[in-house]
Amino acid sequence: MSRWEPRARERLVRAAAELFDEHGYDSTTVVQIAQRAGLTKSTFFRHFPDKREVLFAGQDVLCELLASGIDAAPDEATPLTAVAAGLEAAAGNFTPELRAIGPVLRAVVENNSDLREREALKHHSFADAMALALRRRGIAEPAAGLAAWLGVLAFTDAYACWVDPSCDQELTALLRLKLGELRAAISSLD
Amino acid sequence: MSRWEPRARERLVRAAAELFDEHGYDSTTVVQIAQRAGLTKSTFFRHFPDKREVLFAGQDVLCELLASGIDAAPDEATPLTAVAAGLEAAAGNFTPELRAIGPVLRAVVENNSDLREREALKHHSFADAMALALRRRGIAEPAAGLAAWLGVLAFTDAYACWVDPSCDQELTALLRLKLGELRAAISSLD
DNA sequence: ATAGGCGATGGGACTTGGTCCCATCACTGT
DNA sequence: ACAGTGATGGGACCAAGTCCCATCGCCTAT
Repeated sequence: MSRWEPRARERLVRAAAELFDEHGYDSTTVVQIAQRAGLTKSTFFRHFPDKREVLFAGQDVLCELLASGIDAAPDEATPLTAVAAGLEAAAGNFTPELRAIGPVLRAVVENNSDLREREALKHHSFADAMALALRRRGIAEPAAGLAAWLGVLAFTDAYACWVDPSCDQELTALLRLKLGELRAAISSLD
Repeated sequence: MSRWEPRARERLVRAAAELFDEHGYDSTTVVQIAQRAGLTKSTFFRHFPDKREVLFAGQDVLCELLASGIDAAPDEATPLTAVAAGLEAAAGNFTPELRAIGPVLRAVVENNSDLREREALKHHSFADAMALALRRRGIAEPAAGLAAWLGVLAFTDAYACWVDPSCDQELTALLRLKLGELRAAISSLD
């Protein structure tokens, strides 16, 4: 039995990803996920607060990385420069393995409204974390919130490119590129 | 019996708002909501896709208003001017009655993570609708998406002020004000 | 080595959100 | 009076999520 083998959490994530890919998110049961991981429903909910979260596991770390990256930016950094520092810090969390399963994850999330909803909440969390860090630097609203959402837009754009197999650039380069494009687009708004 | 009385949907919304205010969202059951409205669980789910939606009923109309407002903006309008037109069009959907129960709704939503999640999804919907309408005007990405999120930020800011009893300004005025503040903040970003 | 202490797990009862299907009721036009 | 239509009631059913307790394996102190 695999009951007492280590890395239970990781086994649950892998089992969930496999089953979601095979039968879809809706047609997969938490009990099935736990069974494939050699565990039970009880243990699943001890590791994840709900079924959706198994696909977004570890994204709370991103908030901390974003904030610490902004905190660590030099004092003379402009808001957007600080945001760029936060994004760069967060980029370290994205492994090549994550890049490999990226297309599968995207397909699963895009085909389920519950998962898109959770994704939207995560984006808000990113924005909130960055805005808070920016305010710690003395940047007032609404500039802090605006810069933070610019960061989220750059991040989502860059991530979408990064997981696309036809794009082999590094994530940090993509982040800088997308943030630059957004910065350039600002002047065309009005 | 009230079984065949009209406005079943409205009765369900009122019953839900009352019960959420009295006992909280989590401690209120769909069966209880239906009972207070003189209906049953079956009928509740015939009017709303899920329990959360009873608090966001009619927000899909906002997407259409935002889009049609942007579509109706003059050809020479800049992206932000078009967004302003969309926001102004959407403002017509906010009645004084909605303003009165605003603080209650805010408290209920802020105290429940499921509801904040749904709210985040609604904001994404607003942004998507506005970005799509802006692209119809020939505005390319990422400018369209950026302008759309500026609109969402202005909208949420303005709405928060509007429902605050200590602020008696009109929503359209607040929208113009917040959008102006955001526009001014842009130059301070970098 | 033995006895406990501790954290992780299994397992089952339970509540609730949500789906499905069918019978029933009221209204409408013929 | 009659049939058709749309909204409702009601019950069976499934899966998500909560709660509680027994159990298991490991670790440590004596």
